[in-house]
Amino acid sequence: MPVTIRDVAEQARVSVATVSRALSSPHLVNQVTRARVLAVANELGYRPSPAARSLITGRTGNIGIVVPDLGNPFFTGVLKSVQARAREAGYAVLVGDSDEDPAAEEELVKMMAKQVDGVVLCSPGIKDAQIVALAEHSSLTLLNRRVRGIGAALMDSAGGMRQIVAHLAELGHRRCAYLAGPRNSWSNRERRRGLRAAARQHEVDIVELGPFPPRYEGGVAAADRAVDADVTALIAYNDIMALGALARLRDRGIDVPGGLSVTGFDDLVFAAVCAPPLTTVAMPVRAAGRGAVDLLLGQLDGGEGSPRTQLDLATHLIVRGTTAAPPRSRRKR
Amino acid sequence: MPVTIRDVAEQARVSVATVSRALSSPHLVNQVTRARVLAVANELGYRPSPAARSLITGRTGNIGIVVPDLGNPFFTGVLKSVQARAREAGYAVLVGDSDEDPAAEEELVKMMAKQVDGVVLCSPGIKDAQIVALAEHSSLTLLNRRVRGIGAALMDSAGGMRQIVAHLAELGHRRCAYLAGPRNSWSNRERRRGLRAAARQHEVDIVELGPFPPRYEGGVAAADRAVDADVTALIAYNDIMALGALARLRDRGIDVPGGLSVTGFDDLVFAAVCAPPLTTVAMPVRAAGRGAVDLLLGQLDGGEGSPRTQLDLATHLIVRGTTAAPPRSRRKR
DNA sequence: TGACAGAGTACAAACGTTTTCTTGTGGTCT
DNA sequence: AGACCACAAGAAAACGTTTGTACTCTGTCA
Repeated sequence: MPVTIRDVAEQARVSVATVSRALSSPHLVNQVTRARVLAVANELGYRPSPAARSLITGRTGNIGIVVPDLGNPFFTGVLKSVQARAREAGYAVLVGDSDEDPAAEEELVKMMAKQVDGVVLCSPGIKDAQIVALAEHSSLTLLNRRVRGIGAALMDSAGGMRQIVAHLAELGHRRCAYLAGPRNSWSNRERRRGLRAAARQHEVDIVELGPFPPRYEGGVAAADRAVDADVTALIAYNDIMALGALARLRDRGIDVPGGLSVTGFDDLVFAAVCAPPLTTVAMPVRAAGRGAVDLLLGQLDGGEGSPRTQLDLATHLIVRGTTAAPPRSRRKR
Repeated sequence: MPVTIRDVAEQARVSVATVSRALSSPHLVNQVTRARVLAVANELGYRPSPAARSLITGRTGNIGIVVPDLGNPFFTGVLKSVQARAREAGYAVLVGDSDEDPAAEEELVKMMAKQVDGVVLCSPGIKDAQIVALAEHSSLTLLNRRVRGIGAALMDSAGGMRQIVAHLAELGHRRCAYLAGPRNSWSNRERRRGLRAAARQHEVDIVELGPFPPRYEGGVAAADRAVDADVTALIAYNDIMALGALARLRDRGIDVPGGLSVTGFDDLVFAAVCAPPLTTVAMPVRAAGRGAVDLLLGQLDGGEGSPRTQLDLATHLIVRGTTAAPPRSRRKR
């Protein structure tokens, strides 16, 4: 029932080879026959079978993306721009949600492997060695994660943290809590690294709490731990946790930023509309998504030997309403 | 380089047919040979080529989903549950973002057609007739949209609106603005329908504004129009617009809910954390996503003649902090 | 003892493309 | 006039599976 290349060939009174060429190598076929073939193909509503095509070419015309949580707008932001760029380039997108399970991340990549030409991996949890192993068999580009020899689009998380600490220090904070994300997440390690370095420099004490699941509920739980920790500011791993913490603090009647300051990370749309609006670090999500796809595509037709570039993107602090000077009672100590 | 079924066959000293059957029709092959084949396949890391398989079976093991905006947590919520259910069933997921362009929605379905066994369509914009036409060639399941003869998972938007109006009427509101979504969106029409019916019943006047793009900026613009409309409550098409409106009202110094009440629709996570927390209607997104996939899968192996069921899911109002009685000055008139 | 059944396996066709190799045209040089 | 070339187009092989058909056993029944 579905129309094949053979049908087009018969109707246009040419061989299948000619049809194939008319569609994908225009210069190899006479203009007038080509026009005829195109007309017939169009009339019949012919669409080549990607399966048959990829069987012989070895290319699928798809790319994959695996993320830890489709419920997190940060990752769907990435997904959106990846999808957009991919479609521009004529690629379709397969998506996998690992639910923050490293084993699932790996399995998803393997499942996709034969169906895609390459995958954009936003998987903080999986181990470096495993990534290298996966890269042997599929072409990978990492997002927000640096692994030697593998292409990546990176956002300067450590730099963002430096800006946060500098801002808090300037306001007069001397003792802050870090509400940590998953322990083995690259982003978390990176943010922590920036945090520690900056804390040392600005002579700020950091109390590290967690790890917490990097979700709303994680932030709620973290807030409770933080109020017992005798700090004047909460530095959350990401915006979602910060929102959870904010809600919990409000429920407990603790004023933000009067009693406690709170910072997030990612600058989701919703960071601007919560109350008070969240001080956070903006991430170049769009650029990163596009960049990751460009890197991947470049790697694909550049052949094996192409340089696996790493793309570094800047972040910047956005000061809104959740940070202020610590309360007087705390300032002198 | 990649390992094929032939490699496994040689190594296991059987024919390719036996390998194929050992993997997909266990009962057709001797237990001991099967064990041997499996061992070899495993050792060699053999993964069947989906392209070759689908070429002959006509099935891809993929399903597609197309949504109007991956930036909207409502749709990514659907996506998340669709992805989860699909993976349980051994299917991979192709995703398309149409950016609210009906033409793109249609094109995406066509592009996917040959790569998927069916698609879940969350496309409010496209016309009924086009949907019917698409359904001729691909199996479709609709989400949040009713078209005769086509399977669908539906959430009772009209019912949600009735609950909103009843709530507002009880508080004493007599004149409300509806901040409309895209004019030809099914959800918008459905919400409007419920709204009108309930308004008539409760003797509430509705001023309809818009249409606006169903995004944050749309809500911002809508708020400005609404304050000029001499109403006491804003009924937004969805949460995102409500959040935009809320932010704008705050910027203009208008108190919510003291001066104006605002309602949303969808109950995104963020509706609970904005300030004041948003009164809205909860949608059974998870159930709808799973249901849509189940319907689709059922339709696939039920053959052509299977009944195209429609799944109806209830919604319910969640009263939070953005609704209250209208100001005294307005109440008497 | 011979026909027959059933289990287990192998052979080969088919799926819809792309691509290499070949053939058949004219046309342009020497 | 013969050799060569560019251009168009066709024939057929190949990609990696699944599956219908055919074959070979081994054992059972009359």
